[in-house]
Amino acid sequence: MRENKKEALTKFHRSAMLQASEQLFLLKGIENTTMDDIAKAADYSKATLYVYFKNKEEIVSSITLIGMQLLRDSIKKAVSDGTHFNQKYYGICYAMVDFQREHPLYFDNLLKEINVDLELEETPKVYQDIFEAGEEINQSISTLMEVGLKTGCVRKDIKIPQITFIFWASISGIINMAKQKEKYFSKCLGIAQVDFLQYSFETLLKTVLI
Amino acid sequence: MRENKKEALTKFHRSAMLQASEQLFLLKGIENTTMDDIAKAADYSKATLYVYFKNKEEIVSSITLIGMQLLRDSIKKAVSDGTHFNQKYYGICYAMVDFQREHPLYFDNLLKEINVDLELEETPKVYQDIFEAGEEINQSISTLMEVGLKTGCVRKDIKIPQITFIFWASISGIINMAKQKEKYFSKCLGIAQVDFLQYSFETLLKTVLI
Amino acid sequence: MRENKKEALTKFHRSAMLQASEQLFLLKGIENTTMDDIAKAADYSKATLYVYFKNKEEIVSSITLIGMQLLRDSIKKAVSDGTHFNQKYYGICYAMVDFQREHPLYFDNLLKEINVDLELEETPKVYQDIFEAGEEINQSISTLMEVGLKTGCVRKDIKIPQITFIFWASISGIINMAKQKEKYFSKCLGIAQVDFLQYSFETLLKTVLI
Amino acid sequence: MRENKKEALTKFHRSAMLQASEQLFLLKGIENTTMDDIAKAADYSKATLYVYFKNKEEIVSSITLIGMQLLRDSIKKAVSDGTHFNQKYYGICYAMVDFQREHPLYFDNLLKEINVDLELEETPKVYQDIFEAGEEINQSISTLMEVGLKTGCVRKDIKIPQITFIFWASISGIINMAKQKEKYFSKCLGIAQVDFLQYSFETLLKTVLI
DNA sequence: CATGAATGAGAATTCATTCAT
DNA sequence: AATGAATGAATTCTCATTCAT
Repeated sequence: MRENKKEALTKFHRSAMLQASEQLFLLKGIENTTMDDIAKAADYSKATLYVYFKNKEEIVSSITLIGMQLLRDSIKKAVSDGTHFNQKYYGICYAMVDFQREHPLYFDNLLKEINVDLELEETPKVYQDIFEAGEEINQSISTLMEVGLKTGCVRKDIKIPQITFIFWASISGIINMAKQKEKYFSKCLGIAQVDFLQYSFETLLKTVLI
Repeated sequence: MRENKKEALTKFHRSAMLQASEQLFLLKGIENTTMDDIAKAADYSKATLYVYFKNKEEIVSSITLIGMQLLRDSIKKAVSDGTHFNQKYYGICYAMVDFQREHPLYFDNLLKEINVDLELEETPKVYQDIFEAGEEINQSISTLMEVGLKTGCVRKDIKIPQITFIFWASISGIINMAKQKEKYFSKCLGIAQVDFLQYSFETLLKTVLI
Repeated sequence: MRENKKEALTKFHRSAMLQASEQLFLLKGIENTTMDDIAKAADYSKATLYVYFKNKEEIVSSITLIGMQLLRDSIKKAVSDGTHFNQKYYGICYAMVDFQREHPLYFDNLLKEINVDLELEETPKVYQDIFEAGEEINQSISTLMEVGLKTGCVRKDIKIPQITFIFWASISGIINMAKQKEKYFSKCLGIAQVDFLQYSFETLLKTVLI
Repeated sequence: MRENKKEALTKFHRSAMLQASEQLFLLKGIENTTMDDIAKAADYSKATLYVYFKNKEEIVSSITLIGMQLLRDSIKKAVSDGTHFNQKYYGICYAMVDFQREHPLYFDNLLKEINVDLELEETPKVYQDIFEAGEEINQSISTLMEVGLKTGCVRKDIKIPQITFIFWASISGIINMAKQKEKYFSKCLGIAQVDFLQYSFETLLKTVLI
């Protein structure tokens, strides 16, 4: 019981710190956010930050991990909840759209990659966890494709591993663009962001449908 | 004449500085490259850097601009050189692949967007130029699609502006992934990067082909 | 009785803390040893350290005191155990050599001096105790000289107080040098440390022998 | 000429910074003197300190080196200026006394030793220079002894290398003690510092005189 | 035009110490 | 008595930028 309480408190503090950090990172960028900023925003002393996190990098990677895991869970859920192939597919797409809206900064990280050698002993666990979450997302997309094959929705000749990456890359690329060019779309082209997204997802789907 | 000479000299110095900067940015990352590093590498005094560029940011954006213009030119060339729709399409794809290889750092910028309000008076010209180069790239892709329509290669119902962005987003997304996951591909999946790229470009093409 | 028990316990805890501290101080230096380090090594919480010691400085000075008292005792013993003047003298010398080997860090302190005004009210008792131990060491050396005078081993004209300090300064200086230059001796001069020490002590003795 | 001017200016600034540093180091100790303190005292900005010195350590070692070289020079001079063995000997002794008075902090360093492996490539030149200055001091003392041998002032059986170190250790030990115990001498023993020093040097000399 | 020199304003990180429980 | 938790106050070092020459 005691232990539980302590753990819960630790979790609470870490969570508060991470939330403040994410806000600031989003607002000013990671590099331009100082530990002082975070301390002030989270209403802890700077030294206390270092009680809960080894350094700034750990804060960044912790946020990334949480984001990845949230995304992983909602993608998993989309795949298992959707009844047909199409429903599962759009479920994934909009899980990613939602993720981008809620964690705009960390969506960008999906496009990047962790430049850490995961095989090294000293590599912190966070990075391995981030990698693992990414793997599970890939797995979910692969599963989707397998379902498509079984149900006869998709072309028999697709190469699942490749298609998985193509979809992952294209969907995230499209969502990224939709965000970056939102103003441009509405002003110059008279297209609503949501319509662009829906049209894009539909279009992308054609690459695998029979 | 005098003026020309002076201008040419200015261009020469700026160019030398930018070249050194790009090298370093690529090697150590933008944030970790100091003005001192650049000055030393370019063999000018640090203060002289400030004669030719307002600040570090202008160096970064100038490099980005140059990259964008190079990419624009090679994409334009690909579209005008290719004889058929397909050839033009793959010409664009591999122009981007080459660009990613030669300017790895600035390829990333394609995925990002300039967070600057282009309508403001004070917005430096560079940003407007970058924007314009981007527009011209879009224009080239749109032109490609129009050619496809005219030659009957592509579906009549495609929405050109949207398709333009979808291709831009997907192709760059795929190239980015191919780079990030190169090791992963060869080690875990036994796929060569080039094969993945070719397969991806082919697959993507299906979205518009009849 | 109760009181005794409590006192003994206090002594036990302080002793454990000091032992851990000395280890660490020796290993990493005083400045580089944190209270955290000590707490961990001694297996107490950091806050508990402050129950038994006012601050880090008190830990340092307590260790110094203990060292001084150990040295004092072994010097006293050497003087009373030795049967002749010479034996007493070498007894002192090697007591100091041993002390340097067992408490290398605190040997250095002998060379320094406490920069504290012992007459001030607030001066902690430790410093007075350290001073006192030093006095007793001086006393032992003076006693040695008096024995030398009585037994006719040493020149009649020596000034005991001065000689006391000269011996104290020279012996500790020589031991210090033997430590610092150990490598140098063996490598460059082909002299073993022990031989250097013995030769030095013999030489020094000539200053007072008839 | 230009070069000379620049070099001279650099020397001037470095010198000013070192002087301020030495003052502060003496007053508050090295560890307790911050770069901020030095900057303020020397009336430069903290950043400027880092223009002239790589880091704090370089400041410390530069001061040490200068001190060692000063001492080396005055010892050398004493040996060559003195006409007889005795005069040379006392010349050395009082060169060291003066040094202790003028550079009290760095006198302490004589007792310490540089814990740096001089054979390593990366070892900064300063440390090698410090070592070298020390060697030259040893050389001067050895020379003194050789003179003593030649002129028949000292015992034929002395081992010069050992005696060199014994004198170095004892003289510095005695001067150190004279400093530390100055008050004690005058108050408790009624001995003036100068008299103690003179008596000590005389006494020490007996170890080698015939 | 070119630059050597100087610096203001941080930035991350550390640590001895306090205090409520 | 013992301690987990929190932090104020430093500390070293960095770097983009300015300016007199």
